[in-house]
Amino acid sequence: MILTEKAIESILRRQGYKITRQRRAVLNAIVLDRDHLTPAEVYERVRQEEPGIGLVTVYRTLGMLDKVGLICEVHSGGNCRSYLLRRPAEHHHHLVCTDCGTVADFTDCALGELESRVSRETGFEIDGHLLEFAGRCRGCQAGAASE
Amino acid sequence: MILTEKAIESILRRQGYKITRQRRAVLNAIVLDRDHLTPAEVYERVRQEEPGIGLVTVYRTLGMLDKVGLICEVHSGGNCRSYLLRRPAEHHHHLVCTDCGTVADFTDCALGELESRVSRETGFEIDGHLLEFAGRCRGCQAGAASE
DNA sequence: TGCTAAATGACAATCGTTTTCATTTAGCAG
DNA sequence: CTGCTAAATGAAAACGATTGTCATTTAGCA
Repeated sequence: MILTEKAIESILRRQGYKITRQRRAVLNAIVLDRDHLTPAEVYERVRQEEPGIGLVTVYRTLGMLDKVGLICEVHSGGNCRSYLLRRPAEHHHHLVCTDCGTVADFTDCALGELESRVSRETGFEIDGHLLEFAGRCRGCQAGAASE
Repeated sequence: MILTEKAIESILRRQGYKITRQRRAVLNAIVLDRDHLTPAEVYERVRQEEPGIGLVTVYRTLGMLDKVGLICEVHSGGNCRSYLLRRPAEHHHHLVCTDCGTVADFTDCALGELESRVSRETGFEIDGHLLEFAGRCRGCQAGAASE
């Protein structure tokens, strides 16, 4: 289920957040983009629609959207973080291309059994997990083959 | 299989790296510690043994050890990265306590089947994965219960 | 014991992110 | 529609983590 901007705005309103031009622009950038975007990339795109916006506002908005659960962070290794519209309502996972950074999603991770086993073995009370596959997308495989 | 410092040093030597007092100290800190350590934490500990060492050297040494594959990064979310001695020879995964930051390991992740399925569905050529469970360790569960 | 390439340390630069604070504005009441 | 108020914004600076530069030191070999 993909949320429309309208739906997202009503969610925010219900949580007591105000809808500003800047927030609309950030949302718009993330909704339109299929990839994950770093805060700097979001800033770049948003500036075309909303030239006066500050990078600070982008950070604040991303943080807010993450807190509300409408977008989520992707850890692409190293130190940079990116954000992605949270498409499936529940949790999902990522497949990051190590060449071009493309991110694909998948939902069904079938980790329940593993989770309970690990929990039993370690005594941890597990309440979440982060699973990311790394590899090369179709496009980059083709590109590498033709070199 | 836990590597001794001797074994590690010979691995480095074989790869053409020189063994310096500073590198020994960094290695020592990581081998002695069961937890994951941020670069700053490594620096703190190493300074006791090797007061003159620069933070820069710590970064460089950690980067080098990571490249060689003797230690590995843990992404504890947010923006900080930590390093951990790579204990099992092959890959392994982490269980990070969201309260105190304790990290436990587990090796058997049984992701092979999932990996091939996801690869088939997305066309990605998968060559690695990052799996981290988040939760609360036994100690922190007890601490929270007694409050 | 000397030589040389590699490693180090001090410093500055850089990058990403957060804080501060005065100004603006969304959303509501009247 | 107009005014009010708390929330949101933007600019600048602070901040922390990481990386680059370069002169000096040192491990490991001849």
